[in-house]
Amino acid sequence: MHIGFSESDYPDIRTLPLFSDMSDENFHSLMRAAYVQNFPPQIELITEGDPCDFLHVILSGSVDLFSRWNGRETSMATVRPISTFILAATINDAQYLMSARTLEKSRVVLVPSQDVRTVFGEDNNFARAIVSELARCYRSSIKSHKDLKLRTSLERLANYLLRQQERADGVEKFELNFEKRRLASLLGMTPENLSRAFKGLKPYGVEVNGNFISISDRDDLIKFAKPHRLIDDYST
Amino acid sequence: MHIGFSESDYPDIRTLPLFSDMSDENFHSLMRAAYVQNFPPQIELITEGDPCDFLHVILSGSVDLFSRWNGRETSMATVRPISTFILAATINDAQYLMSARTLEKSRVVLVPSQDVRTVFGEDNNFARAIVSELARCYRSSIKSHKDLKLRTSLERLANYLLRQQERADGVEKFELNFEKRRLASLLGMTPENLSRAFKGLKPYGVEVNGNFISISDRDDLIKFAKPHRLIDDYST
DNA sequence: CTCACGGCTTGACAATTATCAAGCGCGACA
DNA sequence: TGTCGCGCTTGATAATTGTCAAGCCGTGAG
Repeated sequence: MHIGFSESDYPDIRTLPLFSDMSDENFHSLMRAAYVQNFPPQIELITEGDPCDFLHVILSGSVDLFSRWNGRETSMATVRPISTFILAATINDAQYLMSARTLEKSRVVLVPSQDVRTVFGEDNNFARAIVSELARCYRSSIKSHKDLKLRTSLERLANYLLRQQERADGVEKFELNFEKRRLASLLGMTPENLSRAFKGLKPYGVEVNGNFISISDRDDLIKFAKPHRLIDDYST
Repeated sequence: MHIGFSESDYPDIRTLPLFSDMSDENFHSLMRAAYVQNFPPQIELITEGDPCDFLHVILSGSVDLFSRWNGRETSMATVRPISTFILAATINDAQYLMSARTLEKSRVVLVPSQDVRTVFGEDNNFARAIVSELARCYRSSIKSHKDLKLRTSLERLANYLLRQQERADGVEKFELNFEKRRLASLLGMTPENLSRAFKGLKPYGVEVNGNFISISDRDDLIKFAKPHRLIDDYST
């Protein structure tokens, strides 16, 4: 599983907004202590409640952030390249609030939290970048919270499909990139309910074929879903 | 409504974690452009979607953060002294994701966002403090999200009551500090449902009398509510 | 090629939650 | 001190969502 660090990863990591503006010296200081691992699918990378030892940066693949309580489990978010996760715990030197597992084969950089905090104190550009990234994560969380509280499950699914279609450059037919049961959990419903929700969107031109979705009339679906930039636009 | 800035507010603000470590010069530079206002209850201080002109710091009273979509409205969080709100929008120079209204008579500091961003770039201690505050806000949002997705409304109410009792120093009888309809919205349910939820907690020793709650057997309620530090402990 | 497995779907039913309408209770106010 | 208004409560009912059980279907192993 462990592949170690390779110089070839440097450019990828260096161009991340989080690391792009910091000094060479500090960057290399961070990277010296960091390492890169390749993980197979379905590996639990971190467990909520554990102390936070590493900042994680995902280079390829995808990671599911999820939580458990009282025997129940729910997906909180999906992390895709290239971004970090568990930044807030690193900064606050606190426990993880969420667990993380790979959804597919994934390449992840692990930077020791202590080093992140040290360099954070010394490199203003790095500090600024961390703040931007944190603010972005926070705002994403708020958006997702609004989605959950203000919308029915059918509306959440409709807006999710519209967002995914956009990620797929707006083509009519695109693929869901993970299991439906995880999608159900992400959207805050049961798999059975998701199955019925897909049927409920049929009148708005949504066709499901295995993991492939096609949206015949995007405008029609939009009229139902009413996407809003303060909920569905994750770029701001 | 406008009272202007008063030197007597300086100590209160200066001792905020956000401002306590920064240089005198930068602090005064921020305060020169800032001003303080007293607001009556039920005033909408900011509206989601507006550009972010001011960082808000609440000195006294309380403020409700809420959101609207498609004719629906929901409470997202309650802000109490002494803390900031809408920090992420200030830092990212972005639009507000939530609206804010006073719940009671409240005293609020308004610091121009541009100044916050400027000083943020110049004062490392201020930058560090902002990061801590942001991380705290982010983690609160995650906790609240977990609360909503992992618990039934009855469980959310039970845990909310336990947290409030703790805020009231653990006394058996304490007062809800805002309207039940707002509490219902905060917990993600209707007022009718909240009313029934209170009855549902009667077997666990919860008595309601107007705005006063008494919990006769805290252990019994805890056994039902199963509070967890990764959801209910807002201090980490 | 066949079988077994796992995930998805479907149906029947139960629990939860929302909606609508009516009534209650309490404080504000004249 | 009566009355008005507002928020809370209650009941009846509907909509939504979850649970359980069974069957379907594609994939991969043998």
